[in-house]
Amino acid sequence: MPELPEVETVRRGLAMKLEGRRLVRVDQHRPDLRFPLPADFARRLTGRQVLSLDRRAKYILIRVEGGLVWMIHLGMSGSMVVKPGPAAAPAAHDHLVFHTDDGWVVTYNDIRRFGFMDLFDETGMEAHPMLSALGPEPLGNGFHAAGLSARLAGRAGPIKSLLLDQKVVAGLGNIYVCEALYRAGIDPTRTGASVAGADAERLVPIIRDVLNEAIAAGGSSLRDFVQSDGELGYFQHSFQVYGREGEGCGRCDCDVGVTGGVARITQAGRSTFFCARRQR
DNA sequence: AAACCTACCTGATCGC
DNA sequence: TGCGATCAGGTAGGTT
Repeated sequence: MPELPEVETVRRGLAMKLEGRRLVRVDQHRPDLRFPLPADFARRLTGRQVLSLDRRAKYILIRVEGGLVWMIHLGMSGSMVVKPGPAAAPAAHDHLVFHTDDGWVVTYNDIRRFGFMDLFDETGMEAHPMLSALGPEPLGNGFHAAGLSARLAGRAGPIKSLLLDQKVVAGLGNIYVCEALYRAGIDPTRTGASVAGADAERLVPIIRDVLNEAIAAGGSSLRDFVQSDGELGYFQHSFQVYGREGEGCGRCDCDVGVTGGVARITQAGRSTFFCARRQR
C-alpha cells in the first residue's frame, strides 16, 4: 500500500487520537510480522503515555514515555484503524490491538504481513539500520535540485528505479514515481545521469506537488489502503497514468486506437506506466 | 558501488 | 465451478 502520502495520512489520524493518551492494554496475536516483534513488545508499551507522532519516509515514529520510539512500517497491506471501544472480536489479520486510557482501540491489520514494528531507545534512532541510510525527505528543505542531481550523476540505471530507491529520495513508491515522471514529461527508461541537471530541477517541485496533492486527498485507495478512521483516500481518481494501461493519459488528446494509450512496462520487476508521447 | 533478482505473504483476478 | 498463473502500493538481502 502505502507510500509517503498514505503514511502521512495515517500518522495524522493516529496523532489526533493517540497524542497524550496512555496505552492501557496491548494485545499481540502473533510473534512476528515481517520480522519478529521485539522482545516484550506489548509489555514494554503497556502503561506508557504516547508523546508525539512523527514520520520519516514511510515510517511512523511514535515517541513514547520513557525515551522510547515505537516504529511502524505498513508494508504493502498494513493499516492502523482507530475505533471507539470496546474492541470487537479480532478479524482475520488483526495482528495487534492497542487500547487507550480514554477508550479508543487501534487495530493493526496486515493481510500480507510485509509490515513491521520496532521499539527502541530514542538515542538509537540516528543509527537505526532502517533509518540511517535514507535519502532526504521530499517535502523538507533537504530535498533540492542540486542534491538530487548529485545523486543521479553518473548513474546508469533507469530514473524510474532510482526514484524508488529510498537512498536517492525517501518516501516515493511505484504510484507517485510514475505520476511525477509523467508530470515532468520524463521517459522512465532514461538513465539517472541524463536527468541530472535541468530535468532534476523541474522534477523536484513536481514531486513535492504530487505528494502534497495526494496528502490533501487523504492518499490513494486501491486495494487495501484505508485511513485511520477507516475512510478511503481519493487521490486514485487523479491518477494520470498509474493503472491506466491502454487508456488515454491525463492530458490525452491523441487517438488511443492509434497510439495504444498509456504503456505499461516492467522495470526492476515493477510495473511502470507512462505516456510515450508526452514523456521523452 | 551499482544494478538486478528473489524472497517474504495473502488474496483478487484472469484465462482455460 | 475449479485450478493454476499472474499480479499487487515495499524492503532486505543476496548475487552478479
